[in-house]
Parts: sequence; structure tokens; C-alpha cells
Amino acid sequence: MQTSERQKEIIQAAFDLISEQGIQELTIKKIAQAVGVTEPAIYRHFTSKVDILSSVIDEMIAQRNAALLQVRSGSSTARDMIRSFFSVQASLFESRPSLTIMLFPEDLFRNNDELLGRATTMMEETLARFRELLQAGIDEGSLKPGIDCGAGALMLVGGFRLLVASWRLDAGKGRAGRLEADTGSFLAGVFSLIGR
Amino acid sequence: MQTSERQKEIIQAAFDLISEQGIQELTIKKIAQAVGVTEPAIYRHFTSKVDILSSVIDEMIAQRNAALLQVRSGSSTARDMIRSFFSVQASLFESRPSLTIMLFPEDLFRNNDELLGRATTMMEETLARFRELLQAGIDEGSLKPGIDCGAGALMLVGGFRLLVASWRLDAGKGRAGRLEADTGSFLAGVFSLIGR
DNA sequence: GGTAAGTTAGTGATCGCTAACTTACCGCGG
DNA sequence: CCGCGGTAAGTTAGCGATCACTAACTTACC
Repeated sequence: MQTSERQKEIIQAAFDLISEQGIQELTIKKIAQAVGVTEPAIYRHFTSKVDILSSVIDEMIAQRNAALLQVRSGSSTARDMIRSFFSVQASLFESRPSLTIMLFPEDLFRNNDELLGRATTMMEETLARFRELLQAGIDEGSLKPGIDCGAGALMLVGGFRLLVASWRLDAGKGRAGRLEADTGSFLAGVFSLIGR
Repeated sequence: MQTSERQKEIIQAAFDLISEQGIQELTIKKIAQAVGVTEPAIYRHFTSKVDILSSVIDEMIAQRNAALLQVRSGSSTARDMIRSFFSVQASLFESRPSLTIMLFPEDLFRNNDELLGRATTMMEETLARFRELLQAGIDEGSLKPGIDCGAGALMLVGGFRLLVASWRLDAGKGRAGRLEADTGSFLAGVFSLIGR
């Protein structure tokens, strides 16, 4: 079944609300207000709140896959792919801060085993992709040989997560463009260690 | 005012419950059940739920400061301090998994500005300490010169956070000792890049 | 006239928290 | 040694608010 326009609106509203106020503040009423209808109208498009959150995860996975695909087709070396993946993510987050929850799926769904499992899988897949990318970079010679790919993936993804976590906390004051700038210098710092 | 035994019990129960079920599942009733009293009895020891959470943050900050102090007195080089800090944390988390929330204060208190501010400050302080440690390591010669300390701190702390986040998700199956082992190999991987 | 999508009104459950009462222990004057 | 009152810490019962969700009705469109 394809998702209707209203369903997309609802998913997007849930996305934004989670990002702004946290998952514990997400209510059907708030979603309804954001969309511009009353509370029960939401249930014409989703069977339950879990159903909505499930679609939110689907959206996250789709977004990440799209980002990886976009980067893969537009880059020559694995090193470039890594760099442009984070750049794309950073500029995406600058323009739509609500999307940052994509990076932190694990603490969103702790009260639902199925959703938590999918979030965990999503996180592990992301790490696995980066291990592959690092290995590819070593093989093709754009990265230093002898790098521990597991540690490298943790460094890269974990460091970026922490950067984004800090960035979205101090909302307001001169935040515009800062994530992209900080991401750039973070990547420069990392590549000066692992690149060659 | 010093904290009574009951208050310590309550803080510890809140700590554990948050870790096991997430902050959105934390209720006064559950805390009361864990402590072994009825719900209103909790209010003999704390004025509100926010009051409890505030004490939980105090406890987190105290724990981190104690860990840093312990490591500082027992290590010779900055490099050793970094290594033993994460080792101590990892073994601490193995024995008491509930303490892992110390690493993720920022998503616990998003609905309360004061608590969120304190959590943010705590995170930034931790990062600043690691920047100092890295700089000290460079100055004393145990770390490679030319390292970007900002990026290095993000790598280290962010990578460890991600490692712990993954570890605590797959509860149960053969988890014993794995965090310490994984932390060890993560640190080995990082130090092979930044050490000398 | 059937269907999709909205509405108002209201369900039971649970939330943080309070009122009012009980109980146990304490120091102290007679 | 006894009784008295104050206080800390527990109890039962319940408050108003809010939660996810539902029943029943209306409206607009093909």
C-alpha cells in the first residue's frame, strides 16, 4: 500500500515533533494540531501510534539509504564517499533539523520491542557500511593501510553523532551553518589521521 | 542538606529504571515499587519528579568527576589517563549497566530547560576535559603532534558513546565482558592512529 | 448511495501530586 | 517510670489533567 499525502504529512509532523520535544512529548493530539485536523482524524490514516512510529522508522531508513546511494554514485574514491556522506548529512540537518533523529534511533523506541529491534538493525547496518567503506578505501589506496576498520567506523559515526548532538542542543544563537563548518573540520581532523 | 539513605535509594531506583526502560517510562509509582513503599511516600523525600531527576543529574556529574579524579591520580601520562578512563568506565558499566545513562544525558531531560541545560553543560565539560588531555599528551610527547584536539575528543568520546549504545541494546546473549573487550580494541585502534 | 475523511463527545487508564489519617520514635517535665 | 507532644515517614483515597483510542454522526465527492 502506498502512503497518501495525508500520511506523509502525519509522518513528517511526528518527525518534527520528536526532534523538537523528544519522543516522550509526542502525542496524537500534537500531531493532529500540527497537521491541522482533530485528534480522531489521525486514526483514519493510521491504526495506532505505534503504526505511525513504525512509518517514521521506515522514513528514516529510506532517507539513509537514499543518502548513501546519492553519495555512492557521485564519488570516485571511498574516501570521497565518506567525506561527502557526512557533508550531505550536515547540510541536510542544517536545512531540516528535525531529520537529526535519524542518527539516534535507539533511544526513541525503548518501550516497543519490534521498533527497537528495527532501530538497532538500522544502526548496525550503518556501522557495517562504514566498515566496508573504510576497507575499500584501504584497498584502493586512498586510506592508510593497517587501519582498524571497526574502530574507524566507530570513530567516524560516533564522532559525527556527538557533533550533531551538541549542535542541536544549543538551538538559536548563531547556529546557522555551524554544523557544516564543524563537520568539515572534524572530517579534516580525522582524515589527517587515516588518510594518505 | 545531605541526602538521606532513602533519598539515595530513590535516586538509584530512578537511575536503574531510566536505564532499563527509558526516561519516558519512568513514573513515581515504579520508583515507589522498586524502593518498596507506596507512591505518596516518595514525596516525603523529594518535592517533585523534577527534583528527583535533578538529583539524578547531580549523581551523574559526581560519578564522572570521581572517575576522572581516580584516573588522574593513578596514571603517569595523558595517554594512560585516556586509556584507563575508558577502561574504568567500561568495567563500571559491565558491573552496573544502569550507569550507562551517564553517557547520554542530553536526551533524558528535553522537556525541562533547567535540567537540559545542566546536561548540556556536563557534556561540554567532558569534551573540554578530553581536549585538554589530548593537548597534554601532545605536549608531553605520548601522542602524535599535529593532532586536531577537537576532532580527537569527538572521535574518542563519540566513538565510545556509540560502542556503549550498541552494547546495551543487545541485552542478554553473551554480553558479559564484551564491552570491556570491545573498548580495548577500540582504544587500540585509535591509539595506533594518534599515539607515537 | 457508497465511501473516504472529517467532526463532537466520551471511554478507561494512567499520570504527577495532594489531603487526611496513622504509626513509630524521640526528648522531656512531673 | 510514666505520659505528653512534636516530628518523620508511612498509609488510603482521590483530585484534575492527559493519554491513546473509540463510537456515532456529518459532510463532500464519485
